[in-house]
Amino acid sequence: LTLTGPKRARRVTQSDVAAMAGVSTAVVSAVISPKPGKTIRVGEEAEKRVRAAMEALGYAPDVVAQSLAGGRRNIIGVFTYEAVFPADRKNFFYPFLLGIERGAMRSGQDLLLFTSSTLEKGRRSIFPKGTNRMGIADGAILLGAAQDKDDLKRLCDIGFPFVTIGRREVEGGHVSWVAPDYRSAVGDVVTRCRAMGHRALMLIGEREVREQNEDRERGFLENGHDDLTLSVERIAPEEIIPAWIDELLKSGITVVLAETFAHAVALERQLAARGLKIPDNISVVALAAPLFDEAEGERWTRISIPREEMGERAVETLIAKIREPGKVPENIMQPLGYVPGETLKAI
Amino acid sequence: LTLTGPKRARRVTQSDVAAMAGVSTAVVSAVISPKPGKTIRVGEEAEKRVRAAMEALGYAPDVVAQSLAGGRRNIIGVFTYEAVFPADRKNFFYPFLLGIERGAMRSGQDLLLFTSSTLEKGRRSIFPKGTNRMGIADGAILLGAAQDKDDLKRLCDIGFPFVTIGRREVEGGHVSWVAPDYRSAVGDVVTRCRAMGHRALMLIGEREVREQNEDRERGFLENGHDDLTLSVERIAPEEIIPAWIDELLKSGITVVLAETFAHAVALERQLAARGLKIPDNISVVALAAPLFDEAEGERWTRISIPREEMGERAVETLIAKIREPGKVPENIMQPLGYVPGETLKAI
DNA sequence: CTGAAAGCGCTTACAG
DNA sequence: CTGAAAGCGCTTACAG
Repeated sequence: LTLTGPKRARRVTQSDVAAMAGVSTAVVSAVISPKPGKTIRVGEEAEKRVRAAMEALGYAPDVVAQSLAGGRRNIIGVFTYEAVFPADRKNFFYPFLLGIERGAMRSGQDLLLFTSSTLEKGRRSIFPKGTNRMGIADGAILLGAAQDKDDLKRLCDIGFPFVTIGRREVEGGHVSWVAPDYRSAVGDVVTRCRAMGHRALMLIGEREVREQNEDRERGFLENGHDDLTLSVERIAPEEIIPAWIDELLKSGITVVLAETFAHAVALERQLAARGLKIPDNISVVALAAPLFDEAEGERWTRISIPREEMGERAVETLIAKIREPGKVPENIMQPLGYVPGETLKAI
Repeated sequence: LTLTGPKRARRVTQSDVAAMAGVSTAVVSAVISPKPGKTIRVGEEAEKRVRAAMEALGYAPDVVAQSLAGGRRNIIGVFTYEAVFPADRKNFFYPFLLGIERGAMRSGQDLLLFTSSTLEKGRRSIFPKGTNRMGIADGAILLGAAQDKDDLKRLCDIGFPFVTIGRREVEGGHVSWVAPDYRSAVGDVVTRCRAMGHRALMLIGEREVREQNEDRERGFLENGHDDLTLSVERIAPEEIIPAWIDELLKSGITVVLAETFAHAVALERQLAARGLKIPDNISVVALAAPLFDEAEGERWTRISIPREEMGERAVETLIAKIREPGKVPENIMQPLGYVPGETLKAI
């Protein structure tokens, strides 16, 4: 299909308008996209004629051409390693998208979802077959748990504006992000536990230590008091076996902070297997939101993440970045909430 | 922001590759987008050199430039009068989007959501401020209950390929659609009612008669037998008042086919007000899916719509249309399902 | 089988 | 305040 195919009427172009208004195309351009430091200024009379001509001709600027010539597209790319429209509606990532849509609406941006890139090796990649589909957008928001440091680095290198949801650090590049402030939130949890009489706390979490895990761990450790015993154990949920529970019970630990719901749930199951209950025998706080089923989280004492709000702020941050490319990367630490739940008990 | 801004590294371009491979840009172009009836053919050797150069330089075609020059963008626009990411997850339109995403993935298309156009007068328009944002996509899928015949006509006129979900007819233009086959489905309902002993049936529905209402009415009326009394009443749900119920009860009608859930629910409420129950006193069949809450529909005898599948087929149809613009518009009548429920009783 | 050139519809220095 | 011209990175007839 070509734009100039047989069925396609020739589109009304800038020069048609210019001709009708008796000005040059540069003037029309100036009228449709007025900019502050514009080199070209248009007289009132001329502008009026141009607007009349546009109206009469039904002129609509060609976004593609504007793009190529270096104009703004007003398109924000959304790249996600997750399904954009998750079939299970309780998906963890969905609220971010909701916020992104709202942010886009507010700021008059269209959203380009990179749905095409799934084909390659069953996993989404930003540079499928070496092509960078992102180029068509002014910038992009990256979403999802996957870490593709190489892709991020490459995006940094070509100077493409992007914002990740969740903290991401790339060697030799600055990336902007809007991230849950796990550090403060976990620190807050430690303080609360202490206030409730707990003195021996343990953080359990994934073996792979990414930025978010670092943040939690940091918030955990830096809030140690003299009277507190803090320990960290990196362990997969499947590794929470009876022998491990034995150790835990012997250790005198009274509250476990679980980095993921999978850990919390595994722990609960193993405790139940020997007739122990949360929080009667041991307290548990979840340091995350459930990945798939919101309802699953209900009864747990936990940290909550304002995901919609974060989506919106990601859009705002990205737009700021697009407008002023030279600026220092804006990083936003999103304050989190604390939900009391029923799994943390004073002792 | 300009593509050539200070922070932005100059992008690797087709002529860089061409220079390195010792060929012209036309050859590179032919290599990256091979087409059947291509005027230009490339030798094996040359192709090898080109590919090597692309690899070495990290070349990625600029989609925007390809676009302008008349190439394919592989971007499908999605225009919806509804929220793209509905906050209430049980939204009627959501499953269509799910299907569209899947279709896009399967066929390697990106999805452009026209989220920007909401700003104008609080309602989305395809041509906000006269601008046609759609131009950046190869074609578009239109979704949502709103009828903007002017917009549709205009899209037809400029020869922009699009497919609507739901039948839409435009005077002086052909539009492609993927639509629920209400006609057959309602005919089927009539047959079932008759088989269950009903002889006097009434269709109630919205006052505004759109394509979908026509389809239902047609399916209803054309399935009349000699022994059947069929009547149609166009009435707003709020107009279902006690006096109307009186008439209904006197009429001898034993089953009501409701075009919308709002009608079915209003009817039920008014019947309940005088101690009557569905289906004990009168049977009701819903000829639609609930708009907001899937669960609400559960107990009703009703028609079901395979929405995900329709979304996927809309993508396929659109792609076919983009590939062969000259072809007759493809219209797909989607077969619907029948859900027995509890509100239709044999007599 | 391949190259030189025009053109897609804009924007933006550069001159008046 | 405005015009003429170059250029964005491609694709596609048109010539060899």
